[in-house]
Amino acid sequence: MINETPRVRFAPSPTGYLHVGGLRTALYNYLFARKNNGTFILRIEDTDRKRFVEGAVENLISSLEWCGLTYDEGPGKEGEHGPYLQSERLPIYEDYALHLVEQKKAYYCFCTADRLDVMRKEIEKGGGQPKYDKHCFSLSTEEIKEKLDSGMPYVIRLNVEPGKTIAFDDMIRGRIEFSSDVIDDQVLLKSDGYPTYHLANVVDDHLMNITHVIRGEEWLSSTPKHVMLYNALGWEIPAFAHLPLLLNPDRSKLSKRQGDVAVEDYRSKGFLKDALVNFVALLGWTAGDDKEFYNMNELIDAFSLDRVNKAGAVFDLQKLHWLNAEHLRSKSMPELTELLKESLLTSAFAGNHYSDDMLKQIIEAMLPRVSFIQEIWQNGAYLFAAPESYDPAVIKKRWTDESGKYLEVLANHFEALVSPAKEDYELALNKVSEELQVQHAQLIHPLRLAVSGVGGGPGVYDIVVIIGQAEAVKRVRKAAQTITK
RNA sequence: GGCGCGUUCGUCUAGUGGCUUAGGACGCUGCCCUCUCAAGGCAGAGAUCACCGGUUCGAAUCCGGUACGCGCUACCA
Repeated sequence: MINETPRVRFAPSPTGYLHVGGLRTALYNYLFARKNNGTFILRIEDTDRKRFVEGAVENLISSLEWCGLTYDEGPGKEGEHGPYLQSERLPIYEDYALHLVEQKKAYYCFCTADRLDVMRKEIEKGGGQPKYDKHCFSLSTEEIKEKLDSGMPYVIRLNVEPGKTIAFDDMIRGRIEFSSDVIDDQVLLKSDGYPTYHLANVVDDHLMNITHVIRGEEWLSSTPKHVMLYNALGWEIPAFAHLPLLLNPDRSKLSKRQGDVAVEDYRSKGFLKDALVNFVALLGWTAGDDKEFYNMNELIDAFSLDRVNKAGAVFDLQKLHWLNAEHLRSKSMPELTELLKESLLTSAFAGNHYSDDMLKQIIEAMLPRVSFIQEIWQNGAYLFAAPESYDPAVIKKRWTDESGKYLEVLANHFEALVSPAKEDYELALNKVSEELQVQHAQLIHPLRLAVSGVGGGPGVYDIVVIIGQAEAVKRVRKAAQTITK
């Protein structure tokens, strides 16, 4: 197994969306596969008919693809190990369940839900383990045949021998041991003919030649059951790696209640896939150096399973925001222009057209001031249209009652310029400052407010250049008149 | 309750017996830069390494126990 090229899988159940915890699991599988020239498989564990969600598989796949996690085998990419939807593999599981029954390693159980309920309550009252009492294990061949013939509903249970120690090595946590005494006679095949997770998972991992099972920590307690199944079927046990959980700020398991958990939520909020992937990669893993900014190729290069942490990690939005800004700023101008055009569609300026050259100027002015591309349309709205209003009182109060007069002079000077460049506006303002014997600040801050309506933002001359001479003059003059009134 | 896993600044983490006055990052504060706001640079606050005991000349690092948190304990995954 050592020299085998790894085959790993992400095996979600289709709940309707890709959970960020699932994304992290998928990512680690993907990185491990790519790093080791292995194969990354997507398998859909849709064995719970009660939880069927329309369109869930498509949604899952599109979220995965959006993040750049392309799988080598899976739905729509049938390899030699398909199908990759467990609901399409039902006869396989039944065969193995029956095989185990023949070998006396599993048995038919006809107990009703009611009897199981009563039994568990009794055991719990006595302070014992709420396990199945093997009631049906002792049924004779005749009794079983009779019940089967009469069409009585049944399940198939694993026959767990008591008094054994089940041990396995986890790549992240080391050796782990369980006593078989605490393991229930797990149902393998449900009465509706579907397998449970445990059976389907083990059968498929074996049939699909999975070498490394990389999954969430919530499966750690079930692993001895899986080990027993591998043993019962006479199969080699894959390597296990149980990943730490993703947590809410209060350290409970990450849940919908306390924020967004779906990848599509983050996508629709305008997060870059690069940032989301980078962020989630760092939740439970580190290369050991101080590097925190990664693109996918760098992650593949740096990733290793033995540097995955044991403890759960809180999903911290602040760091995600920071990473988003970092990734945004690392993009090339053509990429940024493309992103800006895309976000135009959902902005207040949808339908308008702007030249690439203008967008370039705007990006250069706004990029260090935003964490999301769409914030350019929001925070920089005055670059595209005159501010709805600005408060002349603010100018008067912060500067002087004379501001109106100054702005009027400034407007005249700006208007007199012939195809001015950025420096020409600056020179013009300097000239006005001399003429009127006022400090720059007395002009430049009112100018900023007149032209943008807000106190912060890009350099004021940059703003003027972007909106253009005519528009700038118009806004300054309007402000001047409003103040003077 | 039982079983399992975990526990280093608010958060993500470095650290595998002496290099550690426990390092980095996000966030926070201040300074510099500056027409503003950011970005950037610099500085600072912030962790008695959950607790108790043991091993050792020496422990965040090894061992034992306790506490707390989380997971599992379904014909859900």
